[in-house]
Amino acid sequence: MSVRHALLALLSEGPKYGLLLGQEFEARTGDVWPLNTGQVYTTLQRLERDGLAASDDGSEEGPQKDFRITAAGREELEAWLLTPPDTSTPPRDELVIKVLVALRLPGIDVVELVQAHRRHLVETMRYYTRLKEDAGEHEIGLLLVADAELFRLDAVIRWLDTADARIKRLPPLDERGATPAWPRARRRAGARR
Amino acid sequence: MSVRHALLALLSEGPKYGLLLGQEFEARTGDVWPLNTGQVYTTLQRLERDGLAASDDGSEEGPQKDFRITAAGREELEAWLLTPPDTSTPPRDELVIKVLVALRLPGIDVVELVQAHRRHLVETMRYYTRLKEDAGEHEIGLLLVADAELFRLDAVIRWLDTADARIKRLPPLDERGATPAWPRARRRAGARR
DNA sequence: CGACACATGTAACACGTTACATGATTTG
DNA sequence: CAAATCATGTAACGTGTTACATGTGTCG
Repeated sequence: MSVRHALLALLSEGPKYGLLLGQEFEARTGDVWPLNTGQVYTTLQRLERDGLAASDDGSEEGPQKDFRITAAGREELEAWLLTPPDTSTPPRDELVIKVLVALRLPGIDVVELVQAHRRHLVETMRYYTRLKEDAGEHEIGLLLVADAELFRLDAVIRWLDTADARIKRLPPLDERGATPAWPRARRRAGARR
Repeated sequence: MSVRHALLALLSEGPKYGLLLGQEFEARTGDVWPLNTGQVYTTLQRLERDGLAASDDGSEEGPQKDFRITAAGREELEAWLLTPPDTSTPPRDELVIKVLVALRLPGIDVVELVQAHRRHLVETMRYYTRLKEDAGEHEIGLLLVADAELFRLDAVIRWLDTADARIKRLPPLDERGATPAWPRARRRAGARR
């Protein structure tokens, strides 16, 4: 739902057409988050369908088809801004899944796997650090996005380190049970708030 | 692609059927990452279509339809384990987008918005801390997943704090230009490796 | 005119979610 | 037998990606 509302926000500054919206979206993140053009148009269609935006049906004034935000769109935008992102079911993290999987797979050196991934993360952090250094102080969007990515990567590295420590404290795989007995007591307590 | 490979990994321990796969997936994450059953079946169909898994066409032995991993499936699984998650285009972070959007929207108190989101994150961290306390030392999957979520949330909070600092150093919105001149120099340098 | 960039779209696909429909097996 | 549970699926939808098709305007 991020793109949808981001486009709505851009429209709240005034009428704009598809390509321009896509370019502005990317410009504000310093091109760190590319956005393919096709999605802009389908998203605009949905915004119009849902009554959050309206179009000029651009026949006059060239090929451009301007969209503008509606009153309902402004309401939706404000509500979205204040609603915290859903934390009730956190996103499945691919790297975490890899480590969990590797833990139970015979013939896999989990510690080496963890270190390989760690090296890649450190390398990626270097890239964003350089990106920040090259950025001007005024490119606030790029700075914030690069910050966010750096913090995120740093958190993943920290997790890898604590996972590494936990794993080393673990008994070898064959003592943990190659054919495991699964806990039959399901937790599944429903939403937590 | 996480679910796909996670199911493949579960199958690598021996033939299993759909519902069981879903239950095992959830059990290993301490039910923090629920997985709807429908997706298990569609994913299994795709795995079979792609030659990574094969089914018994379960007519005998009850309604269960066991799937097993193929040789190609094992290769795919191992390659996936060693490949670091794609960092070339980091995921668009909804909260970051909200702050970026709020920065340019007149009539929005960005600092208050940041604090509201921050409070929600702190609250969510408490939940996962409690979850870890209640977990046994042997529930390694739950511990690792909760760790990952705690590190992730902590990183988001740190980002909010530095964003807050950056924002307070910023001139007010009207001096930043309500109708902005967009940097025409596109970065778009292509893949970075 | 012809080439190029600008601009709008559509098609096909992957993955994820919710909700519903349908059998088979157990057990009260 | 009837009801509950186990098990397999399908339908519809939202979002995202890649790739392609099409029109329009400008400029050498």
